[in-house]
Amino acid sequence: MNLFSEIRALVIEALEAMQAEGKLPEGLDFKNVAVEPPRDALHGDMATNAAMVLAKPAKMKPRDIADVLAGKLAEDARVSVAEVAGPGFLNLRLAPVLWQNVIKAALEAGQDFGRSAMGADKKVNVEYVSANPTGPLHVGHTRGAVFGDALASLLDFVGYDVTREYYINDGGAQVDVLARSSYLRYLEQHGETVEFPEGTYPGDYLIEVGEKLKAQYGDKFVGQPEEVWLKEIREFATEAMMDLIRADLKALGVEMDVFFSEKSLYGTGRIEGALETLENKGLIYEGVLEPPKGKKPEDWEPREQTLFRSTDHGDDVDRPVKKSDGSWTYFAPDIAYHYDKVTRDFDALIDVFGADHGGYVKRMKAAVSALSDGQVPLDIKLTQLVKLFKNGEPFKMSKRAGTFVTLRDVVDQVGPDVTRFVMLTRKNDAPLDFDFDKVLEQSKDNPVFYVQYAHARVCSVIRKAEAAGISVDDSTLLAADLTKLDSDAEINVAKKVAEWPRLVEIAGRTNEPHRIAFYLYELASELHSHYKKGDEDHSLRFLQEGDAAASQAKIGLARAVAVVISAGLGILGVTPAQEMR
RNA sequence: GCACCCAUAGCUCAGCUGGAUAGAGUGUCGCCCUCCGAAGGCGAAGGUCGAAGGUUCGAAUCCUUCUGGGUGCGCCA
Repeated sequence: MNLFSEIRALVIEALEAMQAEGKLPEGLDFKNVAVEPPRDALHGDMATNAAMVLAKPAKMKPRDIADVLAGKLAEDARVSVAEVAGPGFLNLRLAPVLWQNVIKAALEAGQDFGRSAMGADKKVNVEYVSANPTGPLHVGHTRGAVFGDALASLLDFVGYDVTREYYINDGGAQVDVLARSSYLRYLEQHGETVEFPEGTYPGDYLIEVGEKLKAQYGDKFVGQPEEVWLKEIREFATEAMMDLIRADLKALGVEMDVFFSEKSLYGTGRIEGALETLENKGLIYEGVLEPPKGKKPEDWEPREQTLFRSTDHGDDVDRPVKKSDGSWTYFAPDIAYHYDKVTRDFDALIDVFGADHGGYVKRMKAAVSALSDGQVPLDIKLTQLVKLFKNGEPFKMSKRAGTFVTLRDVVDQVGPDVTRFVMLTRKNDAPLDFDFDKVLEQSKDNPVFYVQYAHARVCSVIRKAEAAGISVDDSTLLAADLTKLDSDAEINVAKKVAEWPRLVEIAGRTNEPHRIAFYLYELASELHSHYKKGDEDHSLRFLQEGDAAASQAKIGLARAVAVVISAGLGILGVTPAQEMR
């Protein structure tokens, strides 16, 4: 139930009635007519731009339209006041019963309040993390993981059939490096002193892999040339790394539906098939690329390569799919992978990349556009850097100094809930400061705490009510006489609750889960503010001594806030706190 | 050189398919605990929304140019 859509429907109805009465020309497009919360609450509860949007096509003055429309709307019982303001805005004040009904709807729907049918019957694929299986996840991956996961939950909440997917880059040279590094650890387990040359991974996390290799293979590979052990150890190590990554993700509360292996594309004709699809569209050719202007690579020489004509689909230059030695570039399996997603009948694709992969956005979009004949939209969300701080001091990451911060370090120190919420307190494409001390601070400038505290406060009130012998289970609250919520203060809280379904749709439409976090902060603020008003005006307190009926109505309001906070935190993957101890 | 992202209060950031007098937090200054959790609340001060043009009834938002920052740019994924 979205009150804003409901009132918008009412406005459209009134406009149509005006047309029927000849007060407005036929054939107007109402799609730009919006009903929104006004910037300033003094203007009313909702405002519509209908008169201004329609003035030009209707060849009428905005105020003339607005005056008639205001009269029509005022006839409806739901509208208590409709007045024209400014150049032609129409401000509406709604009957209190509408806000009371919002509370009722929230209590009735519980966690499902605000769910939308926006994405009904549509399948969307969200690909995120997709880190190389060569080591544990670090902080950068953490942000991508949290963002992608919250986005997936958000899309689920607005009705999409969501698939959470991880693309395992297990087909390139980096897994060979992993295998060689693991082999060194294996030799180490056999008592050899090993050195890690440039281009291998010296990380401690491979020691365990070395141990397991020894347990599995004994001394079978000792002293053997690479061709004997590379393939087996590569598979073994890759699997071990994926186990590690899966465990890391789980610690953060992220669970994927699909792990898609790049390797599975090789030797099966799937890459060839995807490229053939492009070739059939005339988008593959042999050619020579121009060198990038301005920065000239030292070793540049013109080379003929197999190219994808991505410029036909919005890219700046055509992209190579084959290296000069005839083997695939990394882009080729990426094309095949996205082709696979297209053929799995998704209505929309979303890729979450780190900002350092921003250069691949255009070519990936071009590929999907070409492969789906423009039918499947691909949205690519980039997550910016996370800057770490400790006690307000920048915290430099260095592998050599051993201060390399992994996802596990973060989760172990501050917990998954705090990690997730903080990572979502910035827009995905804005850099994020993450201060290990600040995020654990229990104060107002820590949004995690502030929102959790609001939820805990409601829980506390409910506990108090129970202790006082007042029945406050959800069905009792639902049956309470909510018309008792008639003060301005209470209606204001209800108004904020009423924004939730609309906010969810906006966030879902823009693929921006951070909006949920910001809204929850505002809602928490309303709750805290209202709570405080009870100090002065006891009639606003949730718990009304000696009056169970009044208490139940007021606690109903509090409970509605808690339900929305809980649902919102649920989307972000954060557990609501029952108490702050 | 080109492409993408960013530029909003002293600081960190929101800002809805373009809407009214641009909002939070923090910092500064002031106020509020015999009473549902003060881990909180209320108020004051603080802005030519990087600059200049353009589109529009209306621009922080869309377009162009410029300035300043970040990222990336053919046999690395």
